Amino acid sequence: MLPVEPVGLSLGQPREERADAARNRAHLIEVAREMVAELGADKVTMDGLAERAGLGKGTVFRRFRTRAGIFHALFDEEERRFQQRVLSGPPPLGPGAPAVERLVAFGRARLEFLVEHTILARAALDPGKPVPVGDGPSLFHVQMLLNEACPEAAASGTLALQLVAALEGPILLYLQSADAPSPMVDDLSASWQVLVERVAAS
Amino acid sequence: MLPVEPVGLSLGQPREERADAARNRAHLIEVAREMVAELGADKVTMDGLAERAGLGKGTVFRRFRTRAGIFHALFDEEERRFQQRVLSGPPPLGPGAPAVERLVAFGRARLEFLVEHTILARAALDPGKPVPVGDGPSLFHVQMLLNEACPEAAASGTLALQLVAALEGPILLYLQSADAPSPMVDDLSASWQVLVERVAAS
DNA sequence: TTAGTAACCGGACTACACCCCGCTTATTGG
DNA sequence: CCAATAAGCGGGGTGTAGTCCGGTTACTAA
Repeated sequence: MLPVEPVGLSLGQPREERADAARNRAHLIEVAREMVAELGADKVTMDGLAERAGLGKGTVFRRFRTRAGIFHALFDEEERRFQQRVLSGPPPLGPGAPAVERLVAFGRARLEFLVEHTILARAALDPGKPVPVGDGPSLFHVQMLLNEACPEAAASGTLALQLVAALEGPILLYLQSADAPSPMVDDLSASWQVLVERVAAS
Repeated sequence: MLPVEPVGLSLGQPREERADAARNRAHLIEVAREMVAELGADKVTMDGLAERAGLGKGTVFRRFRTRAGIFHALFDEEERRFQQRVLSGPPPLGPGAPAVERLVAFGRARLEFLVEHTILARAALDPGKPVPVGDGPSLFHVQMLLNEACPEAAASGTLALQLVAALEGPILLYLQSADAPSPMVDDLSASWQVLVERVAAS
């Protein structure tokens, strides 16, 4: 006999995460963060994490799918915090300033954010997969502001993608984590401003 | 007793590659190319390559350092061919056209090139390493043309880096290999043109 | 309260990247 | 042609990502 679809509280599609599973997820993320801080990201292994968390290896894989998934989860937490500043912080990063100014501010903030979390961001890169960062909030946000600043050029969506790549690419794949000192970020920030302002110039 | 430095023909620093080593390299690259074409890049393993080439595993690692190194070597051959077109092909891709036109042409050509070789390019990505592609020829070339088109903005070098990222990033990490149909390349090409022409506009 | 079920947990198992070190061979100077 | 030497070679060894499946446990409905 087919299981009767519960009529009461079917939120979303899946069943909703079980209580112990949620507890384990939180615990794993906490332990993972400790291990990254303590040993460095490249010394964090699935086995090690499982053991230190007092759980089985299978559990770790169920939660994060892949090794990169761990760092993706950690990075996501930071990303969410960043999002918050963008969506409801003070202008010009938050709403309330002209689009171009917001884009410039977003660029600088994003660069500083990425430099601060380079280790996590790069460790979250899953070779062979589409994109760990930038797919969600960043791209959406840039696209929105671009629509406002120069609707014609932004129409296809590729321009926004390229601008996000211009912003994140240098940190994510063209530079060593080590050689991203402040002056480099300042330079990147400055040329981002040039880029945005000239693109938006009618 | 210290070995006497041979005075005769010390070219470069190292001894010069031994004949058998060179032969093996060529053979390995050939076999690797076959295997990629036949099985797909993700099915190519170090052991498998060694066995099929009739060589020891250690040899393969000596030649390519890492798994990504194999694909890097394969990609490099294509890259060199591309380089040739840029350096000595007909304008506007080759020399003989104004800088901005060359940049636009370079963008389209580079995009088509990357789409054609996405599999190799992405497989050559070595997680944790600075940059597999774009470090050499592309960056240098864009920097050069940018110096010509707008010296002030190009001075710091970061703008060129960001433009290269804008060009290669979407293919290399923001898009699935599959979802890069012709229209997407056309769109990317078009927004690249917008990007370059507006940045270069005084 | 209780039976049923789906999700969860654990740890043994596989496959593969990469290391290591003793053996082999190309090269060169006599 | 021969000895000496440094580079190249091979394949067994290790650690880790990811899979599988039998046993367990939290939820649901009656």
